[in-house]
Amino acid sequence: MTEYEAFKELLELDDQEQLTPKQRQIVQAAIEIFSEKGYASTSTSEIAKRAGVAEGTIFRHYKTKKELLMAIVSPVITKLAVPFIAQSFVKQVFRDGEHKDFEELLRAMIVNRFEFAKKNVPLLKIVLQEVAFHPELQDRYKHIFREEVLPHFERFVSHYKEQGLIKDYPSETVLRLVITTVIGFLVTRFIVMPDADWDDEAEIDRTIDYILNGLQTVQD
Amino acid sequence: MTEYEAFKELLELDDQEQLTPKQRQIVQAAIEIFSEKGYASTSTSEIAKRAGVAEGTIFRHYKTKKELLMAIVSPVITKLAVPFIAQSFVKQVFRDGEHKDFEELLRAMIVNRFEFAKKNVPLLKIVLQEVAFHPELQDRYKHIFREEVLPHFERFVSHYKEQGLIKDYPSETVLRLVITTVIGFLVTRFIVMPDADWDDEAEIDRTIDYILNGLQTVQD
DNA sequence: TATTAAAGTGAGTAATCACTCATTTCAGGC
DNA sequence: GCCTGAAATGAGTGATTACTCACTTTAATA
Repeated sequence: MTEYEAFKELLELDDQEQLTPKQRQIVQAAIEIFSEKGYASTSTSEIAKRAGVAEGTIFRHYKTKKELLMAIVSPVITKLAVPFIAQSFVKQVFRDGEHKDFEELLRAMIVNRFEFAKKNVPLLKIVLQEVAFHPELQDRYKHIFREEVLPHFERFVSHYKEQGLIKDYPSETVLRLVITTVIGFLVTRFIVMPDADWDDEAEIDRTIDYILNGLQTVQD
Repeated sequence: MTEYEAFKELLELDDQEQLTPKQRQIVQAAIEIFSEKGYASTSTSEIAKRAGVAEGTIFRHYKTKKELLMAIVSPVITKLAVPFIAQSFVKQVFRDGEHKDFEELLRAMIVNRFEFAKKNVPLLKIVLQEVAFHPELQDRYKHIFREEVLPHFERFVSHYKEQGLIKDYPSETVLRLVITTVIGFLVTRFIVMPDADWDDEAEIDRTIDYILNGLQTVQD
């Protein structure tokens, strides 16, 4: 699967809203080069060259270089929070009035995000770099986080707290610990040390165990 | 404390190896702007302007813009791993042939790195951004990690494993879990959400607890 | 006070940048 | 084969880039 195919899948593009072939090549090349050397030090001429396209063609489809970046990066932001937003996911946990246990929820989330990361390494690299410098992106993240992720997560956490499955920490703290552990794992796995020989199944299991034990109420 | 003063402290500059006043202003301005908008999209003319210095002065002290970056970033890399390398720290743990317990070691490390991060936010932002694009920096990290950090950590881990204090995971996994949790905390605290109202003491305590429980062998 | 080397200057340079636009190519309907 | 609008082109534009260099200022010492 090429970068563009992953990107297309991300966009959920059907055959009606397809990009031009040349546009496809532009997005493909831009993703590659942005993730290799960063947005700021990538020139539009280089993108055009790698895409096999005239430089003018880029600006026929995207008014500015930044608009091209945003076209690439925007859909990723939405999809990052999806497992928390998606009705199917929430229902899966609260189905039939019964709750799955914490471990099952955690495993579903980690496996889901693992596959997502695996398919979108270059896109995630770009997002990770560029969020730091574009306040619009930061605002979108904060909005999605506050409006979509936090409220759902609160529900989970307070429920599992009542069940005595997790410690009585503030929900923000629980969320921070879980998310940094998961993101830390994915970043180590796919960005910091992608070439180490990973036993993915075992590492996922250990990461889940670590989080579960870490949050567990201690028996005296 | 200004950025430069933190940087000077980092360099352990004594009065003999001081930079010229203008050079000081250049480094100071560069740290500020690099961390605000990134190395690639910072121009030397802008650095000169903020430093209150002619553009030529920058190139009298640093052959290239990249050399200026490296002069700023290099010492940070070394200092990041210091708690693992420093003889005093190692001795502190293995003093008198007796080992401190895991919690004490962990707390010492976290508090130490917390204070370091607090003092060096802009520098850490620059490093975090630029490691991704400069293989020399990556190589230096990998070298320090493999030669200095890992061997010492192995000693700690195998000792605490024998004591039954931590799970029988591969040392790399234990290291990954501990480090990503700590880095995740610091990044959240100082970079992602620096303006939230943090109860630092409580969060440090909870983070330590989380790691300890997470790695603890489970009692059946 | 004269000498000297280092520090500092800023106008100048070639290269590269994102972006424009007049022109050409392409593809589908008649 | 002709028409038409969209897609694609690439030479051209002014602005900005990192870096140079001939020159001036500074400060310490002889």
